[in-house]
This record gives sequence, C-alpha cells and structure tokens, in this order.
Amino acid sequence: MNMTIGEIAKLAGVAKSTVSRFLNGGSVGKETRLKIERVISETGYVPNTFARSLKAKKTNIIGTIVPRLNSYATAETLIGIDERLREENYQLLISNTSQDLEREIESIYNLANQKIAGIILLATQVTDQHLEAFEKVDVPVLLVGQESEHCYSLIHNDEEAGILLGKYVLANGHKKIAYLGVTEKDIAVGVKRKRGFQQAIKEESNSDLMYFETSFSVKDATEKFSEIVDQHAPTIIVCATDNIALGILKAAQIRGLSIPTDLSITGFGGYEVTEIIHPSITTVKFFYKDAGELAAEKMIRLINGETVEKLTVSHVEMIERESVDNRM
Amino acid sequence: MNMTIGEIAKLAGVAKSTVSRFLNGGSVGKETRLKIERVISETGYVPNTFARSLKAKKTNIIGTIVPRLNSYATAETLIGIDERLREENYQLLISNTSQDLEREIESIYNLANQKIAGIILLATQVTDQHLEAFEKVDVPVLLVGQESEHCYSLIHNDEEAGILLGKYVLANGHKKIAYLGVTEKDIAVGVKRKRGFQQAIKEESNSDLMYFETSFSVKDATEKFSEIVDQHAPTIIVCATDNIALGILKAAQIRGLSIPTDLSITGFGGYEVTEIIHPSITTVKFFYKDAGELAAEKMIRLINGETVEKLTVSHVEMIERESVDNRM
DNA sequence: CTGAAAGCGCTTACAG
DNA sequence: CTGAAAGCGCTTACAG
Repeated sequence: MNMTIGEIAKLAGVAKSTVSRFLNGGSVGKETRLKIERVISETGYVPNTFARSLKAKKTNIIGTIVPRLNSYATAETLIGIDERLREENYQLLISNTSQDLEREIESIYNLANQKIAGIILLATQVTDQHLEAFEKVDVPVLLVGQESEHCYSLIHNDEEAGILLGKYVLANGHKKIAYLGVTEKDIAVGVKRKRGFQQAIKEESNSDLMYFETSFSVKDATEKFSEIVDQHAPTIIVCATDNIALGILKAAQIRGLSIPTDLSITGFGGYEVTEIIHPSITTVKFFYKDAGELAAEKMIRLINGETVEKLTVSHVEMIERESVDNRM
Repeated sequence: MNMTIGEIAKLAGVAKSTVSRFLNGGSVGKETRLKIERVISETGYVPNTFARSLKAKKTNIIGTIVPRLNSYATAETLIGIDERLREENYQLLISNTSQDLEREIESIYNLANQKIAGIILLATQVTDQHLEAFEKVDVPVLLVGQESEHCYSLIHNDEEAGILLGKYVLANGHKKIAYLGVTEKDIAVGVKRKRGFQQAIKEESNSDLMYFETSFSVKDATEKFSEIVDQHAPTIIVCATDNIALGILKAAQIRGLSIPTDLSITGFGGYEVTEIIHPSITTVKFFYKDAGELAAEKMIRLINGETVEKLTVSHVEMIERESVDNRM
C-alpha cells in the first residue's frame, strides 16, 4: 500500500526515472513496460500525490466555489462538473462559502495557494474584489451563472428564459400580471430574467404589468403575497425563481385560493420539487447538470491552453405544467 | 505569492528550520518571532501544502464520501461537517459516488491513497467489502447514518423516531394504518424506523397495520399509491421518508383526495420542502446539520487519538404539522 | 532557542 | 530507450 517509486524501480530492475516516465506516459521500451506494469499491479502501487505535485508544481485538482450546498441548482451543477472532471482524471474540490462574499474572495486565494489547476466559481455577484482576486491569482478562473467581460463565463440564457415565459403568459391570455423579482445586484436573476420578460410583454400594449421585489427565500415570498394581491390583484404572479414561486403557492393555498383557477403562478429554474408538488409549477427549466459538464470541459480546455470562447450560453426550455390557467 | 520558506528565512535572517518551527507553533525567541512575523505578513507567504504533506506524511484533509449530492440530508450533513472542520483548520474533501456501491469502495481506497487524515462515510449500506476496505486502509473511518460493530458510527435515532411517530398516530385515533417502507438492506431506514413504529403500534391491540415497500424515489411512491388504497384503504399512510410522503401526497391530490380529511400522511426526515408545501407534512425531524457537526468533532478526536465512544446517537423530534387528521 | 543537514517521493533535464 | 543526479519546499532529529 505504501510503496515508493524507488521500490517499484528496484523490483522491476530499472531506474526510478524510467518508472516515472512510464507513469507519465513517456516512451518506454516494451520489455521494460511489461516488467513495470507487472510490478505495479502486483504491489498495488499508487504514486504519492504530494510528491508529484510538489515537483510538478501543479495538480489535477479543480476547485469549485459554491455559495451554498443546500440548493438544487448548486447540487446539479456540481454533479455535472464532477462527472466530467472524473472522466478526464481531474479531481473536484468543493469550497462552500455559505453565501458570504468575503469568504468567497478568501476561497479564491486559498485555492490558488493550494496550487489548484483551475477555479470554477458559481457566482451570484461579481464585485471589484472578485476581479482583483482573479487578476492576482495566476490560475484560470471560470464564472458560472454570471458573466463578466474580464472573465471566461458560462451562463444560462436568462434573457431568453424571460422571453419564453413572457410569450407563454401572453398566449394564455393574462393581462393583469405581477412580476416578483429579486435584487438587481444579481444580474442574471434580478436583471436579465426581468428584462426578457418585459421585452416579451411589451408586444401586448394591452397588458398591465407591475413589479415587486423579494429575497431568494421561500418565507419572504410567502410574506410578500398579500401585498401583491392587495396592490395589484393580478391573474398571474411570475416569480423570478422556483423557490419564490413555492412561497407564493403556499401563501395562496393558505388563503384558500385554487391554483390555477383563482391565480396562476410561474417560476424559473425547473427545480425537481416543482414537479413533485400539486399543482406542479409551470416554469422555465435551466439545465444545471449540463451546464456543470460544459463548465468542466471549458475549464479543462482553459488549463490546456486551448482557445476557448469567452462566453458560453447554456440552453433553457419552457416547461408547461399545471399552475397556469388559460384565459383565452 | 510564490515564496519559499528559504526566502522567508533569508529575509528574516534566520534558518529555514527556525521559520518552520515558527510556522508549526514550536518555541521561538521573541525577537526571532517578531522578525519572522513581519516578513511573512509583508510577503504574504503561504507554505506549500504539498511539500508540507510530503514530509509530514499526513494532511489536514478529511474526506467525506456521499451517495449523492442532490439530497437534503446529504447537503445539510455536509454543511455541518464543513463548518466544524473549518473551525478546527481541517479541510473537507467531498467524494460523490452517485449511489454506486462499487465507487464507494473505490473512494475509500482513493482517499486513503491521498494520505487523508480521516474518512467520513455517509452510509446507506455496509457490506463486507466496506469492512474489508476499512481494515486495509489505516485511516480512521466514521460511519454516518448506519452503524456497524466494526466501526465508529454516528446514527440518527431511527428507532426512537419510529416510536414517536407510532404514538402520535395512535394518539390521533388512527386504526387502519399503512406503513410504506423501503428495503431492509438499509438498516436505518428500512429496519429501524419500521421496528420502532411497530413497537409503538403494538400498544393498541385494536389497530390494523399493513406493510408496503417502495424505493426511495418520489415517483415510485406516487405509483405505489393506488395499490395501497385498493388493498388496505387506510386512514393514514406512514412513509419511511419525506420523499416517499411527497410522492404519496401528490398521488392523493391528483386523485382529488383532501389531505388530511380524506387521508392522513406522515414522513420521516424533516426536509425543508415538507414545510413549504401545502398541506405541510407531519414528520419526525432528524438534525442532519447537527449530526454533521458531531461527526466532524468525533473524527477530529479520532485523528488525535483521543478516546471516542463507538456509537453516537443524534436526537430526533416529532414535528406536528397539517397532514394528519385527528380522529379522536 | 537556533541552525546545518538529511530526507520525504517524486520529476526533469541531461547524458549516454 | 534508459539511468544518475539534482532539486521541488518543506520537516525533523540532532547538535550546539
């Protein structure tokens, strides 16, 4: 279990450097290769990662910084990254920041100090401090979920998602619409989804759209409900995330409303739970796992110095379910 | 950014070994310490982890093997582990096996080869292969979620959870009861919860309890629904996990049943989603995050060679919500 | 308290 | 294709 390259070399009757070359896919004579292969398989030898990394000054570890662990989007993205990385013999190191932006910055430096091959950041906001860290650290960085002109990024097509949903809402004859968004600090969720939706709704001069804002939490959305109903009395509430939609749905059901007859609700995300509940929620699905795989691929190409497009956009899909009433 | 201990030593006018001693909390003269401290803070020096680990032959990394990433229980447990580990200056390395038992075994060996300080395994089953791996690997191993006499383990009080729920069901006057469990290969979920429940129900000679079995998936539970209703027509379905309860709830609602008036439903777990939906689900809550913290603490004590109780049992709590009708 | 030296297990030019 | 040697950046006895 704890052999060294020297012992393997001795057993195979060759030099350490030859074993090393074999291990790293260098050219080795057929006889030699056979001998080494046999010894390695007999002993179950595994090279010491630390020694290897110390000398090679780089690792095959890719760090992924996540804002939180207990989120559908995070989990699915991580699964995608992990699978792809595993196939390419890279290893995933997850760093959780618990939604603390400062810890996010720290993590960037920490990972870099660990001589990690690259950093994937599941981003919510990109501040100047982020950009500064990316500069200082000489490790490739890939943003997922948000874009920045100073970085390589992979985003979901939030704007398109907004447009799809806007068209769908219109097509179902809704005129009195509430859009329940989030802070514009989050460009992807707070700005782009809204902008896309807005753009689609403009087609219909006849519609009455009113904006509201809440946090990302289910509870806050639930509490926001009466305000929306009182101020606007919409036939549909379009929520910027599925979690918000869940909160609104709960509030509506508590109030005894029948969904979608009395009120329609939509979300964004395509979280698993939106299908499990009743009524299931109509939403625009993001492909988090696919995005994770794409991110891993992009990162590997970045590491290998291949040319990589600055921005990758992951696809979205309208998922029609039970929470929207057709008023046509 | 890329200084070595040698450069620091030169700048501080001392020997490398002195800097090393300083770094590792050894005894250093006051003057010397001051000089070294200043140089380190000026240069932003961070020791090379690989060199350190290579020499020290151990790391401060603790590997956690998880069956899946996209699960509430996993996420919460990981958060608990991560937080506690961070406080103690250990690092968490997560290894996902996608519910592949073979990959689980592989992961044990892999982590051990990476000279990890300890392995925490979020277990679903403990096979002979597992035990063999634990033997071979000379790294402390901690099981979470399942117990084994051959290992240190931390479990949730599944049996107590079953008892609590059984008493609750009885107290609410239910007599015609369906218990929807899972495979007995999973001792914690498949055997103990059921056993506890059974034990509590036995108090009431008058009750009519029938067992059913399904997988862990929401969808399978949904499909199982009609069979249960047809065969047993219970007033309550007790589900071995919250996810199963979710599946049953969905099926019941689709069939137009009113919950809990027409049918009561309970789960186990206390997943966040069971509170978000309507009606919210009565369940027994496990404290995954707490358990994670406990696990981390236990692991650290194991690493430090302190005496550690073989088995730790994490507490549970009955959460009464809206999905059970009182028939008394 | 401090320093010089050896060594952890690899990889990487450099010769041959 | 193969080997001897140096060195990656630390830590650890061992002297002093």
